[in-house]
Amino acid sequence: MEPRYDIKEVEARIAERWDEAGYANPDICVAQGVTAPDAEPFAMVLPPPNVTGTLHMGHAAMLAIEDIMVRYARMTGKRTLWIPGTDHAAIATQSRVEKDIAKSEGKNRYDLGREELLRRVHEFAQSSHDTIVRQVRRMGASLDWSREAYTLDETRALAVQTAFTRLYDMGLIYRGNRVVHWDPKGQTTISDDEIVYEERTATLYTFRYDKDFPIPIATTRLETKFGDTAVAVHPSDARYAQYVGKTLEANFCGTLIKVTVVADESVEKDFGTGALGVTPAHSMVDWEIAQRHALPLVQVIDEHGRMTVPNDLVHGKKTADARAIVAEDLRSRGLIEKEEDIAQNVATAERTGGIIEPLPKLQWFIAVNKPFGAEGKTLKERMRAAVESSAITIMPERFSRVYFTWIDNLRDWCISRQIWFGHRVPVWYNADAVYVGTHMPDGEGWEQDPDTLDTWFSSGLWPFSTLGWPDEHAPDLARYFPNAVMETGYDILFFWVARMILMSAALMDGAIPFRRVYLHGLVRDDKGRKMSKSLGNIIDPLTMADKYGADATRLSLVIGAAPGNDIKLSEDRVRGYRNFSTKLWNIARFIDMNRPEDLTKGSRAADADCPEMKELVALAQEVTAHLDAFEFHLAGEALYHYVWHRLADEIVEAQKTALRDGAGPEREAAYALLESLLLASLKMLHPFMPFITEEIWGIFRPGTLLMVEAW
RNA sequence: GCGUCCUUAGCUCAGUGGUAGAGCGUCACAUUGACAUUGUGAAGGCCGGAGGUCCGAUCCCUCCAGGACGCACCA
Repeated sequence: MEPRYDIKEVEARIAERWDEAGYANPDICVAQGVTAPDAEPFAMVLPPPNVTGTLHMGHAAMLAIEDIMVRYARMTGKRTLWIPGTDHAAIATQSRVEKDIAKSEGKNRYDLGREELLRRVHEFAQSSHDTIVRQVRRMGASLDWSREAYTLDETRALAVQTAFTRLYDMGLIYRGNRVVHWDPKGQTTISDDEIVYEERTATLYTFRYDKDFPIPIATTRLETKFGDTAVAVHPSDARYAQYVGKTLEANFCGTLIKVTVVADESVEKDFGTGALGVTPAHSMVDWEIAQRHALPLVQVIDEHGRMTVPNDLVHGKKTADARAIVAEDLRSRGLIEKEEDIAQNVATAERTGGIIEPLPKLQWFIAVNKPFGAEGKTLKERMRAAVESSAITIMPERFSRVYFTWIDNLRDWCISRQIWFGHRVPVWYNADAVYVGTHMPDGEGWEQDPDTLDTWFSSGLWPFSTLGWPDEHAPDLARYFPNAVMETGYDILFFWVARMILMSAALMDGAIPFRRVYLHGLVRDDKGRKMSKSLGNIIDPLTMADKYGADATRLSLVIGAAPGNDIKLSEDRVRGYRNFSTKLWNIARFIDMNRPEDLTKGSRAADADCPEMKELVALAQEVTAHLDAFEFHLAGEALYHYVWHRLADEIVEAQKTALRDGAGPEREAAYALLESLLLASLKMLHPFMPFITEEIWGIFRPGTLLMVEAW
């Protein structure tokens, strides 16, 4: 054996051997007799990385944890399938490319046009995809690349169109004119979950519409008050009881408005004046109040955040400017009673940072409160039941509560987007006719809906679209659905995990998409901060892999990281596990170089009754129990401790004399013991550090592959 | 407002109903050894605070303090 472990050379060579053997593909395992044809299946999909950039430590952690599960499953004889793929990540990718183009060419998407922009985005996505795939392979992930999928490829496009059509036919997808979250910067709608709240200081104005209006109201958005159609008060509020039910007219800065006073439980008596000016067109909450009281809707702001109200003071002005103008006008006429600074959470778009403007728009939605199917249950009820009944178990268990809270607050999901990159809404219009289907209908004059679908719509289908759905006879679908495990970061529990459960409930006959959800934490820097370019604290997994090995990088992300807890990572930590690789290499080298010349490899077994072998069996039981319980950090730590501090420090030391100076049989016994302990350790370490264990295994057992040895 | 998590060695974190562990760091000694080092040993912790349950609590319960996060509200 080489005196030094050449990380890069070995990891590259071993990866090639795995590729050639093809054991990541379960069909090959069965064909080669490695896996029994009727073995219990273990299927998992890789959460598809976005084609927006490169692999980061979060991906590396995900790959490490999942590869441990997969390699362990494969070694325990299961028919193991782990499907790779990438996500087109609609808004994220398009806005990324748009930003680049704006910077380098000073053009926006309308300057380029739909076709040219899409060409550029696809080009970017392709190169990004290639990089990411290369990086995923570098980490040693034993994925079945023959089944690779992309959320925007042909098979998945058919799945998306079929899903949309079926949901529409079931009455679960509808087109409706509702107030939606509009991102003026990205010029698109976004869903509730794509909003990030930022705390800012705002001025709360207490004012009257005009001097004769009897009720003062409080607002931070004076400019929207042109669109007020009601004033809401709490039903038990005696101050305003006399006005409830009346419709009052007011002259607001020169515009005549009609407001009905309504009583609504949602109003807080103690906030402001206890009276809320209701602007149905420009506030989600107000729109809901308006629905309850059948109030009219008056839009006064457009998609670009400009005032459309026919009022000379503000018409055509941006909302912020209009606010100042209205404030000044009211102030000059003595209509403002109070101005105070308050802390306010402003809704912004996650991807573009634009401040959300609620607007009434005609959009496509998924109805979560509508009963459907034979049982007459709603999607919300089914999503809740899937976890409540323990058909799906979430680990760590505490995230179940987070999930339920989200379900309880869930509203209809707006799935249409006004961006160009993504799956086109499979709906065609022809005069008054509307056609929903997977292909354009025959006949002249049909125009497809220009909108695209929320990226999570296609991601939601992932557990079955990767298995060949909508082809109901796809062999993979029958064998591997539902998946055994869904492993992902807790930060996309709502975005993704919940949407997969939703899609499965609706489209797969109420089935669950996977039996278990395992959520890992976020990788942060050693001070607990998020890794980001601007902070300059990014630790790149590829750099770490080249410097210390993919094995060491993987260990650093697994050991000492409890499920669901964030991982604080430092280069020192990776270096520490590189030292462990070196240690393991040297244990093997020492044993190898002391093999008795006349002893053929593996020709003599260790005495199974000796204390060292019994200890090893106990360790194997402990490690197996931890792996079965998804306690990878504990299994890894136990192995680390055993190999370094028992095997190397004590057992090898104790056998040194016998190995070097002992008589023939004594030497053989010493060697046999050490080799047995080493090989067993390699086996158990393999899911954690596949490269070095495979390499050493090949030296002691040439011609065989550790990755398919029996556990 | 509702909820969750965290608080354990100098630092970063595991862990357990029976007076605590890892990595990195510190100190002493040894070693050029299978080990771009490693080994042996040491220092260092009233396991955030206060109550409670228990024979026994760092672990379970309640409260408090500090930190992080999620959700809702945000007129």
